[in-house]
Amino acid sequence: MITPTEVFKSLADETRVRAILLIAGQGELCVCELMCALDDGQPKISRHLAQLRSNGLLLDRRQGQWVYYRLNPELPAWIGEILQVTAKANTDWLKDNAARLQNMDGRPVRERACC
Amino acid sequence: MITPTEVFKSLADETRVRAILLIAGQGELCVCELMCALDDGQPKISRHLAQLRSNGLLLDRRQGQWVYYRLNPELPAWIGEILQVTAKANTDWLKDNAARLQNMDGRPVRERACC
DNA sequence: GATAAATATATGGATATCCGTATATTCGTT
DNA sequence: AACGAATATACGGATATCCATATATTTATC
Repeated sequence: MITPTEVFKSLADETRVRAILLIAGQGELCVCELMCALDDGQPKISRHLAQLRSNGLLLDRRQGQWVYYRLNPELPAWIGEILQVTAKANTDWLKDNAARLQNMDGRPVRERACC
Repeated sequence: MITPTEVFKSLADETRVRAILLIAGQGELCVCELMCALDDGQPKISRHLAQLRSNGLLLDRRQGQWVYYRLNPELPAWIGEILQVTAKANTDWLKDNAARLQNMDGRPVRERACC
């Protein structure tokens, strides 16, 4: 059982909150997309994503050279609600990140599950 | 403007989350009630409450020898929602604290605003 | 199989956080 | 004004957190 303390510790860092809120909004993002959106270096992004994953908040999947991170669907509902509430009330705070993500070029293309 | 990062940092400690969730549930609690509910020492409780206050989440009022802490009513709504959602989904995690608070004897009596 | 791209991890150092103890402050009571 | 209760703060020390740099790993491409 993940406790409130563990959840809030996981979110208590600027890189991690912004990343997880963007991921929650987009469904899935890869490391290089987050590097662009957060305008930050690769090891830093990777390290924080690894922490969110090892804390149980995120899952990853590898597709080719890219690793995509998404919310762990087995999380208790209240955590998803918190992320939603926070994202919705802080669109302005996130708008630069969202804009950089939209404008990113060479954004990797997800494979379809099937034809 | 208080940012998500600041909010989650404020909540990223066991003493502080438990305290603020109890306060949110009860409306107002004094230091000695929280010492009892959290079963912790006075300087520790005081220090964490001071931090929540200086971060803008709590307000205090002095009444005689007691200092009561309550949620800052001017907080953006999303913060209150987060606290509510968290409290509601984690009653079990908080039940020992709530029980100790209920069973506390010599609990200070609030003055009425008027007759 | 050599190389480049995307990602992960290890390492060391700087800084922040947290705690316990001791002390200060404030208020009520005598 | 002296004293006790409730609370606040100061001070060190221990630990945790975060970062940048360097290196390892994995995959696709040639």
